[in-house]
Amino acid sequence: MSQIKPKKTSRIQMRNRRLILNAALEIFSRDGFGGATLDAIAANAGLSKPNLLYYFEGKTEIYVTVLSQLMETWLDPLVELDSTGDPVEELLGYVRRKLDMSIEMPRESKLFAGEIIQGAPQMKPRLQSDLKPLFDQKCAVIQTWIDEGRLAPVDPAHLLFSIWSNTQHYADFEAQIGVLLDAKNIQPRAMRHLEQMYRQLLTPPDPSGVAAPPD
Amino acid sequence: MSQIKPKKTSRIQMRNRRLILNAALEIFSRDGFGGATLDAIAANAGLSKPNLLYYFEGKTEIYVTVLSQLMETWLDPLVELDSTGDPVEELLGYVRRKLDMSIEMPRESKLFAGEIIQGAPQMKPRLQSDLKPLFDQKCAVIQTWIDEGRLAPVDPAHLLFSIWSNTQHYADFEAQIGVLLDAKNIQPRAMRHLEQMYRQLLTPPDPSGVAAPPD
DNA sequence: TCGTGACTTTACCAAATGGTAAAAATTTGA
DNA sequence: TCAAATTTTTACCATTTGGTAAAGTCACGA
Repeated sequence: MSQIKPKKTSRIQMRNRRLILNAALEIFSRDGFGGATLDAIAANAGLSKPNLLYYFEGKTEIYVTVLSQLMETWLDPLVELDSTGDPVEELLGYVRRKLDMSIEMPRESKLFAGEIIQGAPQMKPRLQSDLKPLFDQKCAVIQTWIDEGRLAPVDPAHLLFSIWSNTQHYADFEAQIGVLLDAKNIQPRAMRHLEQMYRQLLTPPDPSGVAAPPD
Repeated sequence: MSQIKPKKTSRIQMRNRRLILNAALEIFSRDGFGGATLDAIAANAGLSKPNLLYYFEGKTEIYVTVLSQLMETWLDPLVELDSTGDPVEELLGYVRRKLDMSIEMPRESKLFAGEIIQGAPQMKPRLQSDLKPLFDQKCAVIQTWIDEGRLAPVDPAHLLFSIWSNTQHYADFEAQIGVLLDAKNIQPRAMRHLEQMYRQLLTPPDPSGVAAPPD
């Protein structure tokens, strides 16, 4: 009965893996998968190339590992969408979390966008297994809210697409935005715009009896 | 007085340049700049690699040429935004043109997105010289409409960002959308959703005297 | 403190890739 | 029709790149 080696990961291993994955995020998001080189990643991590390959099987494994870890974080704001909360506020909260995350983690957003743009050659299985069920579930929640009259009738799927694109745009296209706007206070204005847009879109038509709050 | 040779471009030259640029669009948008190879472009164009390099100085020149030609087409829908038309309908028309273009030209959208994501290393000058003035001008038009009370008060810049991201998303993230939605009639539903969203956002609050149309 | 296993470096390599030189083939204009 | 110009092919090359073998160095538990 040969036991599977537990082989606890050493401190060095932990540190170097993290160094490598962080460097890989930097390089892959900046240069794309094809444009990135192991030498660049190694240099950025402060390790030698053969040392990288002591920890990972190859370029593709590094790339997939970064993307896989990222996926969890990336889906988190949507996971938090609470079916028991107030529909409009829940969705606006989701927009806010998504925008915050995009602006605080532009590299992650760019890496993910790059992978999808090129047809998701590595992540398609995970989109199926991780994103799809979550997406369907949350679409159902939104549809329920609509059916209950607590949310304006919108297409749930396209609403989510719209939230994704609007928020991630501030990370993915920051080079373009930088050319077009000089202001540094982009985030609050972006958030104000998104809140205005989605509040109007999502607030259900006053069903009847409820009086408008006095001015 | 040595005259500069006019040297009209031959028919062969026209044909092969077009073949190359079309192949380059295909390959660059699929694999990114770094991932694309001259061999792949040559094969896709049906030419030999040295033959490519007879028509273009190198990989970068091909890439820049494709992007530059694309830029014109890409800005066209915005150019058509007519300051003398009805504000809401003009902007909805812009959304429609942008969505049509994204869905009909996904390769162009992806190529452009990829370049911007990676910091616009080649196109930053053209963003400054071509996009920026147009952007500023159209923002001013939108602001004028708002000042005249013919458009709801929105942030013009972020409105345009929003239109760009929403429409281009259907091209750039089509791999993801393909996983999440099976329906083939994506475009009409997308357009319906965008029309609903932007019509509500942009329609100005009834200033007062104007009666609602009779039911 | 010492041996063993974990980690790192040095020295490579084969394939891929961007690019070139020059000969060969083809087109064109007089 | 034929020479000049244009276009295409063949045969290369230097560099880069992902990856490996194997010799060293280091850390840690007994």
